[in-house]
Amino acid sequence: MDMPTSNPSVLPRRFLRQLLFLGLSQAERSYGYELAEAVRGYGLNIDMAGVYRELRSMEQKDLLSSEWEPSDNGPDRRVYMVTPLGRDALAQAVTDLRLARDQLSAALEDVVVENTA
Amino acid sequence: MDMPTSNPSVLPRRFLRQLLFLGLSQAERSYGYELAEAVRGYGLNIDMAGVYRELRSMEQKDLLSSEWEPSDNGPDRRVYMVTPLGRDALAQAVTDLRLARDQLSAALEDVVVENTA
DNA sequence: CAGGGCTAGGTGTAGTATACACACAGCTTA
DNA sequence: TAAGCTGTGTGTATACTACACCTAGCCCTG
Repeated sequence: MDMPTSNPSVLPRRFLRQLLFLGLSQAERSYGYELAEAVRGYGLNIDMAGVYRELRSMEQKDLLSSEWEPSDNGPDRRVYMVTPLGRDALAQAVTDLRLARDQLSAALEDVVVENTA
Repeated sequence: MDMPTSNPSVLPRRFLRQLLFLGLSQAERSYGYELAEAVRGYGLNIDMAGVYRELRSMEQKDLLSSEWEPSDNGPDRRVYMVTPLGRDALAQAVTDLRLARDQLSAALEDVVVENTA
């Protein structure tokens, strides 16, 4: 019995970085495993490998910084924080996501309603 | 004051197929060059090569059918129509895009409003 | 105390997707 | 006759993605 994660992942993987920013904007401090769950909550079905790699990529670009932190119920975590440079990128991510949503809305507006079934 | 007609393509390329379906749902009959402009109007900055290949891929999957048609002001066009099978896929595309929009909206709802500037 | 399951972070890589360059050709206008 | 727009394609280097796999700590149960 394999876990289908119950999500067909309608949100393209390309949104991963922006959604990670969203997750970090709410948590202030967070780490891969937790952020993955947040991102999945947003509707993006992503594997852990992708999350870890993206976070590292963001850190390399100086958008995030990280440090190790002990956990009560498992191995240590690498917790991430948004850097000053990252704050600009975060704001841009929010702007981008809003624009994407608005453009989807606009595109869908003039669709013939065929069948709402 | 520069015209942002050449938009930065906030919509991921992954939406191409769905947006092509949207374009075809409005036009009934259309062709690559015209559909590319429609899709760009939706906010996806795509190159022609991608559009042509995607249309061919959709035709191979029997979602679209095509035929050649003469043009008044240029070379012949390959016009595409949605097949019966394609109509299901089109409905699904609309559903997917709506869900994507809704999930983006939900994700953006609980974002701290930082700066709306 | 051995094993399974959950938490947590990570690498390796085959296959696919994407961007970009290029080719071909008809029509219109200068 | 040349440029520029319309129109349809191919070729390919690289980037991205999914998936398999690995290490390791903690907790619980048999």
